[in-house]
Amino acid sequence: MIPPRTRRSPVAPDHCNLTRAIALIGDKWNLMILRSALYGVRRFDDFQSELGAPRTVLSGRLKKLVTNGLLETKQYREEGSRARKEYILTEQGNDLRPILISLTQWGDKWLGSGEAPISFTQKSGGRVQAGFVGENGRVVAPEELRIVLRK
Amino acid sequence: MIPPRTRRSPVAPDHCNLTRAIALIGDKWNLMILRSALYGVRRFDDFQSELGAPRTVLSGRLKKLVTNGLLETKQYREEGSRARKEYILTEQGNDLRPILISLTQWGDKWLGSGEAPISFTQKSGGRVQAGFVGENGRVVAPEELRIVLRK
DNA sequence: TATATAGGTTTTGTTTACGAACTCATGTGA
DNA sequence: TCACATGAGTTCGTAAACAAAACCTATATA
Repeated sequence: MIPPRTRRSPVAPDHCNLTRAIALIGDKWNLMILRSALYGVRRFDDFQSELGAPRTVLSGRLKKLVTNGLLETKQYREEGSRARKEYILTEQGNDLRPILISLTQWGDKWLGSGEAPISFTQKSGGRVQAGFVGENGRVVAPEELRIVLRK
Repeated sequence: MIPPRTRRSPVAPDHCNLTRAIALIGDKWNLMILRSALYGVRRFDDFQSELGAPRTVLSGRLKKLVTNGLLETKQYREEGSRARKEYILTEQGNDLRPILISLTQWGDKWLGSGEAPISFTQKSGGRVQAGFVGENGRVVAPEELRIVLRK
């Protein structure tokens, strides 16, 4: 289960899409912004007051997330208010949802104290967990997993 | 699919285990160290030469990962060498594997150029993807997912 | 006209990160 | 025995990132 010792990863960090993903979002504020966004927070001041991030940092992170295609800005107008900007998840950003849910469940398991404040079920009510799924739509146990390197 | 606008997340960041997880590992170097560790890298200099992290930073991050239970140090001795330390994943650390694999697949989909250098299959050879699994061991589509808050 | 609000940017210290060099204990070859 | 190599760090001076507060601008409301 825990891998044998190697001197090097089988894929050099430079050629690894995991590395690219980490470079993009592997940062406390980016992850916290995405967490809020996945719950529906969209506006600068709402992010700011929920996260307590310095406005400079928030401004910079939002810009980066927009230029990298995780968020997009839209104008919107509430009754009797002027037009405002909001930051909405793109499909690419929304596609991170399962990953943050998995990380939530990992936190519940290893870092939580008491019952988890939030959990995930399907319509029928049964508990849902992050996992691996094969082509037949059935769960694949971690020890069934094989790594294939491109030649 | 993309959630409606809210002013606040349903769970305040302070009470959220996702927040705790992000505080622990939501950092470029921590994630890169875990990436290498999941591939079997264990030694200080191997991490250092693979990642190019400043030795001070690497030293600090490894310490933090050990004190938080993601890695543990062990003495080991190669033939004709003196005893050395190595950093090995704990069960808690190894439990992050599915999350980093999911993130790899996300990177392959959205950031990759050309064929992915690494992919995941089961023994039988079929492609394996990260997803949600219900209690019956069957895949749950994202739109089937329900969020349940603890009262 | 004055005030409030949303959505930022500027300014100013304070951490933290970085790269290079240094340390220290052990092991190897000449 | 002496010089050199190696792994695993620590120390140091500089550069970048961060945090807190103040400031700015456009629009709406009193």
